[in-house]
Amino acid sequence: MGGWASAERRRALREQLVAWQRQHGRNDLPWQRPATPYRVWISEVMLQQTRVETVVPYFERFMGHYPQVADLARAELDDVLGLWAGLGYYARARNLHAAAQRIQIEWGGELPEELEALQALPGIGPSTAGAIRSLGHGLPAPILDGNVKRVLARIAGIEGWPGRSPVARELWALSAALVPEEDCRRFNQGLMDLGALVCTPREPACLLCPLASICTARATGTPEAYPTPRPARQRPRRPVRLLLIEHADTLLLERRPASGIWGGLWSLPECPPEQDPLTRAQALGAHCVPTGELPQRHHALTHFELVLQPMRLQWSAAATAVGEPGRQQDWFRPGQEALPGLPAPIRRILRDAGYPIEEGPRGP
DNA sequence: AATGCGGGGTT
DNA sequence: AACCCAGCATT
Repeated sequence: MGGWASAERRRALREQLVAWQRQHGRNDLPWQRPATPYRVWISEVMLQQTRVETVVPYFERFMGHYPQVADLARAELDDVLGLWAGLGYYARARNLHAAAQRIQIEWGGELPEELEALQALPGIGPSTAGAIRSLGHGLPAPILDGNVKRVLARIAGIEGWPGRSPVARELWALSAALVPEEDCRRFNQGLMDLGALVCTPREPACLLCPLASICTARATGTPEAYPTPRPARQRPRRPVRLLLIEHADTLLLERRPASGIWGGLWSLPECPPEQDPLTRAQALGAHCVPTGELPQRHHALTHFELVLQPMRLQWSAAATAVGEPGRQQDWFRPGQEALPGLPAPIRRILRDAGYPIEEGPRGP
């Protein structure tokens, strides 16, 4: 950390950042009024790898349903997943639900203050634990999300991709060394706000930065070179055939396995590459005839790209083999009843097929 | 220590 | 098309 071990420099940085946050930071986000540990927790989990603007409407709707830990703890998992549908990373919703039940039982409905206790809960890692303790409880704790990684890497000139352990350790050490005993809530909020508003990935606004005079990356003339980007990765394409089976005004949906992509959500039945779609439909309980084409949809994930190939089929007669063991499937009426929580790309395919599916979070 | 996991916005 | 985002769990 070099010169950052100096107490003088740390103190100057804290004071300038806290003053900047008070004047220019974000102080009106939904989870900041009021900033209770519960609300901070829910927002932090929603914000994992997800942008603020995307989260805001989901957070408001979620709080309307589950204003307290106890409400979430006694909710049905399916309802929680339904409110999460469209946000992605659905394991987050399952972890949230399980953690709420543990908080209710083990902590009397109050989130613990200690980092170790917070991290013992499912879905809470080092950064979310630090955020709950500092932003929620107002106690000192370091955080290290994407914004903070960028800000600290630039200030201290830390080289290397933060996904590598030695680099991450150095960033955590710096974040911890900077944490003030007092005003930690505003200080951490300032780190995040600076990354979001000034110290942006490209074209950082160094002229507006309260830390420009002490910033290592700024002195190099190319601050945007920090942090080192992740190594280029190849992203293979994976074709996935989906069956849109219709019968009168009903549509066949299937629940996904709890683990894996779209875990626990409902979706269109998938047809394995080696299987004939009509044979697959028959195994699901429906003799079918093809009834038309639907456009392909590309769905990019971190490490591969799905090429979704929906096939539209019409139920013609009941098959002898009805259903499959270990799988849950059912007919739904898209126009007349609320559909279960569906992944965003599946909702898009249903829109392509002419069903009245809206974008974004659905109404309460 | 490295990899899998959604979805959207920006450039 | 590539990159990034208020990361965590699993191996």
